[in-house]
Order: sequence, then C-alpha cells, then structure tokens
Amino acid sequence: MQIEQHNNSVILTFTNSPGRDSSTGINIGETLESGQCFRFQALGEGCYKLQAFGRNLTIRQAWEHITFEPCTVEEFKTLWQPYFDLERDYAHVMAQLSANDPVMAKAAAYAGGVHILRQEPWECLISFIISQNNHIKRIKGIIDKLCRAYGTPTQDGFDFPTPQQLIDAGLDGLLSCGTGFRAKYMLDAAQKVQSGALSLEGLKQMPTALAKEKLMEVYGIGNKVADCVLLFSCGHMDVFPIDVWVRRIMLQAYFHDQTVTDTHIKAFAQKQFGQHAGIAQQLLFHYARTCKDEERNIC
DNA sequence: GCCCAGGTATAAA
DNA sequence: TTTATACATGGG
Repeated sequence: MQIEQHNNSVILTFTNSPGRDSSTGINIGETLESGQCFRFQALGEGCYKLQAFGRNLTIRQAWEHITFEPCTVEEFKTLWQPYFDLERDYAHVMAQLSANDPVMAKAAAYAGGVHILRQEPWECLISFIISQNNHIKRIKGIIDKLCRAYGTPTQDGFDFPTPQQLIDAGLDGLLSCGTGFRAKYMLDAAQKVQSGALSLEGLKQMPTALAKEKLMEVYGIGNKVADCVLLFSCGHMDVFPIDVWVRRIMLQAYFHDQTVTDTHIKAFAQKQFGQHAGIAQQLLFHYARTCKDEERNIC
C-alpha cells in the first residue's frame, strides 16, 4: 500500500502484488454501508462523506486508488489508517475464514471488502444504544438530529455531542430528537463517562470479558450493545454480536433452522472463527441484510 | 393501519 | 433458569 500526499488530499494505491501487498482489499462502500457507523452520506459510485474525529472527510474509491480529502499523511496514519483497520491482512483473514466454510466463502465473494472500523468509543456507544429495536435508516436520522441540536458546530457540520452536552440536553432534549425509551439509557451512559466511573479508553486494553462487564454496568447496555462497542470501537475482534439478521442467517446456514439459543450460536462462532469471529460476524450480517435470498443460495 | 427494526429491563412462570 | 411483555418511533 502506497501513501502519497497530493495537494490537500492523501491518495492510497494498492499494488496487489501477491506476497508483497496482500494488506487489504478494503471496499469503502461495503464497509460504511455494513451498519457499523452512522454518520456518513453516499455521494455517488464509490464516493462518500464521513464525519469522525471532528472532521468531515470525502472519500473516493476507484480501481486500486482511494482518495481522502482533506487529509495529510500524518492524519491518515494516526486517524484513518486505524479507523479503517488498514494494517490488518484481510486477504489472509478472509482466506482463513473461508477455508472449510462454504457460507463464509460465499459471503466473502459477495462482500469481502468489509473491514471492521475502529470508531471513537463514545460515539459508538451512544450510536448502539440508539440502535436498540430500531432501523439503520432511523438510527442515522436520530444521530443526525442529536448532532445538529447538541453537537459543537464545525466549519461544515457538527461534532458528535460530548457526554456533558448530552447531560445538558437533558431527558426532554434527547426525547425531542426521537430517541424514545433510549433517552434514559443515554443519560446514564453520559453520566458514567463524564464522572469517570466508566473509562472508555480503558476498555481497549482490558480483556474482552472484563471490558464487557464494565460496559454492562450502564443502565440500558446489554449483551448486544456491549459486543458492538467492543468490536466497532475497541479492537476486540473476537466478540460475536447477534441480532435478528445474524441469528436468521446462522440458523439458516449452520443449524438447518433448528431452535438454537444465542449462547449456542456464539460458542459455535468462537470455535469456527476463533479470534476473528467479529470479522466473520460483520460479513455475515452484511451478507444477510443486503444480499437477496435467491442469490444467497444457502443449502 | 400493520409490521418491523444491529435490544433491554422487568416480571412471571 | 427460560419465556413473555412493555418500551417510543417512523420507514416501508
């Protein structure tokens, strides 16, 4: 992977020489559209705007080039390279996951360019509290309203509201953004983070199980939200979040529609996918949600 | 109108 | 221990 500065943008070039650059094969569209993050807009074929780290980034992907604008090489290396998990050898991971697993092979063939993001934990935490019993489309809408109403204005948009800004917004303020029954959960999360009772940065260094325990001390954070936060913002690639789509495709693909518990599914996933269970999960989620049933063709 | 959505807390069995 | 229900809301 080559990194070059060009005016106010950074251009990545993937050389794709076998053995020399097996590093990625990321597809920006697949990655952003896979339901991990919610502050982005599709502008056209392979072209997106993304809000994160207080920046408003335009990303264009065509052929083996990806352009980040505005961006410096320094910013790319410290922010976007980790954010898009570009250091990991996904070609190797995909091959490993697909070996002896025809379902993963199909999912990888369908959308093998999905990477796991490393988002800012606070935004990710609130986003997935909002995700409870909610549609992705509406989750995006609610988050957008929150940012406009309570986030700090920037040159061309709004930052994600800080814990203190959500506390100041109060229950009524949060309700006015359409958060519904989740508003009280968001407030408890904001208070625990603001007071230091919950250290989000600390979660990254902790063992997965301990980090999950800490997260679930927040009122309204359960098994699923904790898993998503650990996977999509803390780099814990071994967790396997289960939602309706994942449950559906796992039962269909691996359990022949038996009545199997989520605990059973998780145990199976850990055994089958090991330390990359989270990557497998995200691929399966995207596959199940966006690929038409008849094209999936799972026996 | 009806059903559903990247769930969770709570009560009841 | 597992299973049922309320929760707020709007997109399809």
